[in-house]
Amino acid sequence: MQNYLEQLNPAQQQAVITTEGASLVIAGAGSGKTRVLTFRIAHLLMQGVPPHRILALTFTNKAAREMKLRIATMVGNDIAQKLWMGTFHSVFARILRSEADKLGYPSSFTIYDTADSKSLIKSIIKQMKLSDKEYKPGQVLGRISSAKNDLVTPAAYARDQHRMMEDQASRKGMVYEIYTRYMRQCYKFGAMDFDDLLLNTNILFRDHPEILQKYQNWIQYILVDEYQDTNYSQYIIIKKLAQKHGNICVVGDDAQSIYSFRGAKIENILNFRNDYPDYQLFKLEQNYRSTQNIVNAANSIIAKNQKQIKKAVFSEKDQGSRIKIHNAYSDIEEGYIVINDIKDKKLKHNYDYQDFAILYRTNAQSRIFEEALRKSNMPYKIYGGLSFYQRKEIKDLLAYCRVTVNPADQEALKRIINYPTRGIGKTTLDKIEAAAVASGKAMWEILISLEDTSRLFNAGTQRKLNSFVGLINGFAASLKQQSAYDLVMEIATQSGMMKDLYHDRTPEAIARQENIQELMNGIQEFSNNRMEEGGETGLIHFLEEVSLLTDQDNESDDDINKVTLMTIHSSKGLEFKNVYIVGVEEGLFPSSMTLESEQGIEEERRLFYVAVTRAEDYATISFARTRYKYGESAFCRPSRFIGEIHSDFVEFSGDKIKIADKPGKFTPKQAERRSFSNTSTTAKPGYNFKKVENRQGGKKGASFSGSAVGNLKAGLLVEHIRFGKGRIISLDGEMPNAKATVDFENAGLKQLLLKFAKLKILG
DNA sequence: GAAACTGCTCGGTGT
DNA sequence: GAGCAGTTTC
Repeated sequence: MQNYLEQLNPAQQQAVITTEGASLVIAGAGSGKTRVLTFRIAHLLMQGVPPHRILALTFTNKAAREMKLRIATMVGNDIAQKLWMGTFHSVFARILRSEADKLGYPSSFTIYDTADSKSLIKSIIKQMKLSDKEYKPGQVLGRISSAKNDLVTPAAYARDQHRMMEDQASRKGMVYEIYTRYMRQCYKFGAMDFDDLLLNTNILFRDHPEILQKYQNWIQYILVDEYQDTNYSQYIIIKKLAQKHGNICVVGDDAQSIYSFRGAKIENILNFRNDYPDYQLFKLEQNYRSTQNIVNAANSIIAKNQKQIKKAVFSEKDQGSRIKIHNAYSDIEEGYIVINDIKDKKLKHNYDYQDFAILYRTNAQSRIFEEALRKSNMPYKIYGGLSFYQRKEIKDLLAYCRVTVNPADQEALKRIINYPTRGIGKTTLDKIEAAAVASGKAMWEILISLEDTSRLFNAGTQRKLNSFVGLINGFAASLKQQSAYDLVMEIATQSGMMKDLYHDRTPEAIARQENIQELMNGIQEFSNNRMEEGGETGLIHFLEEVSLLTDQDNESDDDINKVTLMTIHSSKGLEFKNVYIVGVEEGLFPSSMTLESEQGIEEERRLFYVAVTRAEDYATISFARTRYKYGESAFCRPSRFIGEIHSDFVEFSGDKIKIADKPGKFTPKQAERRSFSNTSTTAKPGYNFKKVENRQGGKKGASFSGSAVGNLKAGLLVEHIRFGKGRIISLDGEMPNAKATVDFENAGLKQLLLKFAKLKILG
């Protein structure tokens, strides 16, 4: 390991060996960021820094695990295991467990996932007799989450004029009250949500300076990955922890900041210099991943953004070929175009399935590709969507585990108190909940004190409740004695879940049984791993790990050599030889929700940049001209981002746009109406413009295609149209809101457009 | 108490 | 189209 520095370029070397003080490493896409981080940690270790005095924070468990593995190969497993390395959430969850008493929490506190949080908020909204039409749990949770990420407590929220006004403007003036109750309830239930893990760490450090000092002294070196994606809460934690020793190294790329929706502040990286005036800056600009063409194309995209740290990313790999743009008639056709292209490339260049990734803006887009892949018998894996741990049977069994560890966990309790059915119906539950609300206790406390409080229930119900309490208490008694595996097995059988699942043999039931089996295997694996690391193997620890896991952490062996389908967000940090960026249409990508602010569009553009830079050899972009949305087909226009790539680096696919001689037409009124009704039609699968025409009472047999003409006919608008190179035509008057840009070289088409849409030539 | 049905709404990314 | 909530039916 003597010559490890020789494996680095000069910029990387400097970033590795400059260990003291504050360092900002701006790492362009594919510039060997992980390499620098791992080497830097290894370098520290080889200089004699004890591993337990290094804290390295990442955004995904996978990143942490892989880094640890690579460090282990350099310095040995024993040392690598002792590093403090993990996600923000997992590292601080661990600290919170050991300091829980300072905050009045049990150290066995439950971590609520989004579904738990929403469900709790929903019941609070109900309690407050607010309309769940106006107060949508997801939206309320979003407001609360944003407050927490900005370290705004409920009391501060009520004083925060800006937030209060925003709430009132959206007619949600009671959010602060819901927030207050939500916090109180979580506390009562011994539960923290994801944001609480960071917020409570901040509260801990703020209210207990001696504890902050303890960790400050302890942690000599801090490294933070993906710094551009830290939120305010994380930023403050890092800042405080680094105060004592001042050895902080943050690594990131402002061009890849794509998580503002969960509170990330790109300013954290842009303003690093203000916090640490003596900082040293390292720029990693050589891209080792992609062809020159891809890097140049990506640079031309990101150049459009105002907010950024200047850098010149370059590649010394092959020139490579241009980014190909496919123009699909429909979303379904887009699926086939992509899958056929995969087949071609695989044959022609001898790629494996795992060399291909299909990246999309929204999870909902996966279905079409999934179907096309299945029909072609190609192996694939999908990330995101409904994860393993969100399946009903898994959530049920885990809910039993949660109640066993922490009976105050009310969301879990409500889930299983009558599953499998044991005659504790809605009426009974409502009574218990009312009693709990009235007395300010958790439902579990009502349950265990039933006998000596009141005669709320008849003897039969009382007996059922007692037997449920007995069941849980029985599990809890085994908590200390049994391994996680044995205990969960006992829970699954004693609770009656196994019986319920195994009594029928329908394919769905069998799938559920297999899922339970997989969970059991997971517990076994967890125990084995923890044993090797010398860590804790109890049920509490398994639950903690599970609640912070993501899809990507759950990769199994049979997932190798498959085509990957995922959102662009989850592709960050990954690379593939062939990348397909699909659904690149206005309103979808960039998402229509971001169009109002320049900030929003810049972030979408960074997302597009992330997508393109995932590709090593070939990047391919596609868009569809019609797409199903809410069960109806809607017209779409190619995204502005396609036009933003410098034309030297792209190539449009061969299919020429054709039109028929005799187009039908809409009256201006119809066109207007259609453009305002979001251009949806009721046409069924296999529709084309002709069908749409027919439904609209247009001339029979009038058919045409080509996005600009089609869009014009449909009332969907085209602001300007480029003929060949440079000449641009803009619409005059009646279609002022149009935005698409389409390239045409067809003279006949030009004539038609001029006539049909009263176009005006601009340049 | 479970299955079948109806109507309603739905904006997206994820630790 | 899909998922959810509330309702009806067996």
